[in-house]
Amino acid sequence: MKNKPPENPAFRMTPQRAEILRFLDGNKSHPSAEDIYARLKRKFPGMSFATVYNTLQTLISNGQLAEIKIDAARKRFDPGLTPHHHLLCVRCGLIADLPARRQAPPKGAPKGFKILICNVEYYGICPACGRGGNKEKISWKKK
Amino acid sequence: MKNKPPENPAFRMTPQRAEILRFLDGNKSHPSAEDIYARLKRKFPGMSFATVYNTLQTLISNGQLAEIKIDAARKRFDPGLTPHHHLLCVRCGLIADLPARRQAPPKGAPKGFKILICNVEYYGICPACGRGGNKEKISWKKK
DNA sequence: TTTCATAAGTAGAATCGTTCTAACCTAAGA
DNA sequence: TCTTAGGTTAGAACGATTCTACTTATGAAA
Repeated sequence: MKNKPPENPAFRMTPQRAEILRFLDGNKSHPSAEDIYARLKRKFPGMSFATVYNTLQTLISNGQLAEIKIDAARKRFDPGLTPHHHLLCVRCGLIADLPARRQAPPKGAPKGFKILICNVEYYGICPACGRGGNKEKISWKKK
Repeated sequence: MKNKPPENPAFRMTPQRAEILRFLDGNKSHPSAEDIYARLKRKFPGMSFATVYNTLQTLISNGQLAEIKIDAARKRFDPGLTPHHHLLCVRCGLIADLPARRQAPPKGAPKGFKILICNVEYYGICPACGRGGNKEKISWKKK
């Protein structure tokens, strides 16, 4: 994601928003709203959670950010707008990006269904967990 | 899904569980916990929501049911255990099944990552919405 | 059949991520 | 400077899910 303001003229680049954009720029960790809030709080101790959600919502409507639904417990956000797939370790929760391969149009789709996006997720066991390195079953913070 | 008790000897087939299984058997509507609860309530007015969640959790651990994460607002459950993909209308929320096509192993996965499941979701506009038939932007009940 | 251990069910509280609301703040244009 | 509208904030509200304490049902053993 390029770290510059959206074309939308109503979008004001405030310090909080600039910092959110800076944090997301090139970030491959698929942060949750809380991750972003925790990070921003360091720089803006008085910051509100609502600002994070508002900004994320704005960025999504502007097409600058995607929400990924891999984690049922919380929303995660992905600034990587070049098409890519996700690889998820069911033991430790690691989420990695994969280069997208060309996806053939699906067979069996109803006539007239217009496909916009294709999402591919692979679930499996990462090398560390496979070796028994990660004792934790699920390391995603539940708190 | 076959409507019979799992092999797990600790699984007791109670009337509530039998009814949940019957409701899920062959159900392609990807019901949420609330959908299931609402339906079961007709037959068991005294039923608790916790029973629904407990049973669903048990069925998932037994590998009899899959949780699908297409809808960020609530969990949905899919008894169709034969591999298949999902097609989702971003306007009306319709979720349809697609026959799974053979998915080639992903390129770029870390060495030693053991793939277990591959999930493919197509997002788009269904024929009805494309024709402007569905005026509702999102018909998923938001309450 | 009675006893007993334990799985399952219930009501309702608790949790927690997310959204909403109302008040205030601030930048920018008139 | 005044006005306006978008942005921020604190905190309440919301809603899906989980947890807890308790009761009930089941099935095996005595």
